[in-house]
Amino acid sequence: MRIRDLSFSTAFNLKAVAPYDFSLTVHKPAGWSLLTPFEILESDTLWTAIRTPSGKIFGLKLRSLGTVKKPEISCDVHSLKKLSMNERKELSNTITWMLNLEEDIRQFYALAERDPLVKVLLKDLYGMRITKRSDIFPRLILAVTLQMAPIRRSDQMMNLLINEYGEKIGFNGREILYWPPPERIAKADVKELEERCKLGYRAKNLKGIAESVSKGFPAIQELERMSAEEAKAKLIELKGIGEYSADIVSPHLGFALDVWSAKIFNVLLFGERPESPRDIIPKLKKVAEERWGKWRGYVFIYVLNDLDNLSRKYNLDLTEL
DNA sequence: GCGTCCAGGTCTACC
DNA sequence: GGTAGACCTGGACGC
Repeated sequence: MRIRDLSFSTAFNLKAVAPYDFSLTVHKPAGWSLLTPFEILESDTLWTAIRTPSGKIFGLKLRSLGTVKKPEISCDVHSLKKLSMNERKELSNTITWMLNLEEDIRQFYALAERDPLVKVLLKDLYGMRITKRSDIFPRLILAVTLQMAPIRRSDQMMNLLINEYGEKIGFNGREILYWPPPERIAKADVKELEERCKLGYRAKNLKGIAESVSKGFPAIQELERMSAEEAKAKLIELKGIGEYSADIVSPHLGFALDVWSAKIFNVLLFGERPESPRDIIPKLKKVAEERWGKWRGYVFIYVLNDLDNLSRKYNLDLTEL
C-alpha cells in the first residue's frame, strides 16, 4: 500500500464545554477507536486521520491541554497541500463537531438526581462525550460487518477491508491506516471482496452501498439536518441497511439495540436474561424512551462502556452475555 | 481431527 | 402485515 506523505501542517487550539474528559472521549473504555482502528494513542496524545465530506484525507494529532473542568484541546492538522484560511476554518468546525465540544451534557447528568443507574454512570465516566464522524462510509461498513457475526469476526472483516482497500498516511513520524474510500469498494469485484475481506454474503450489499455513497447519498451533516425519522428512512433505502444498522449510522442518537446489548439492558433493567433477546428489543426501546427521553443514546453508550463497573456494582456478569 | 452449531440482522417468498 | 428460512464464515464445543 502506497503511503501518502502529509507534509504540511497547521495548528490551533479548541475549547470545550465542561465537563469534558478528553481521554475517555477519544478512547472509550470498551476499546472503540475515535476514527480508525489503526490510530495511535500515547498518554494524552492521539494520532489519527479524518476524511471530510469532500473526500480529502487529513492527519490529526490531538492532545489535551486542559482538565475535565477546564477543557482545551490542541489540534495539529497535517495535509497534502498547504491549507487556505477557509479550509482551516472548515476543519476547525468539523473537529469541533466531531469531538462534540459544544454539547452541554449537564441535562443528562441532572437525570442522576432521580435515576440511580445514571448516577452510577456519571460517577464512573464523568465527562465522557459521544463523538461523531464526518464521513458516512466507515459507519456503514461497521453496521454491515456487525450483522450476523460475533465481534471478533466483525473486527476481522473491518481490518481486512482497511488493509486491502484502505489508505495509509504518514505524518509527524507516524503511519496511520484509514478506511477505504467508497469509490474504491464500488469499483471492486464482488467475488474479490468476498475472498480478500471474508465478507461472505455482505460483499454484494457493501458494494451496492459504496455505489450509492459515491453517487451522492446524503452526507452525515445532511442526515443530521433531517428529522430523526427522515434520516432513518433514507438510510433504510440502502439494501443491507435495516432498522438496527440505520440506528448505528444515523447522526441522530438512538437506542441501537442488537441481540447482545438487548441481553445487557434486560439484565440491568429487569434482572434476568431474556428468553428471546430479539423479541424483547421493541419493549426495551420503549422503556428507554420513557425513562431517559432524548438522553437515552447517552445512557446506551455509557452503559456499554461501563460493563465492568456495573457488573461489580450490581453483582451481575454483564461482560459474558 | 472432524462435524455441528450459531452469532452484536436483513431480505424475500409465502401465507 | 406477519413470519419462517436462507445467508458467509470461523470459533466454540462435543465427540
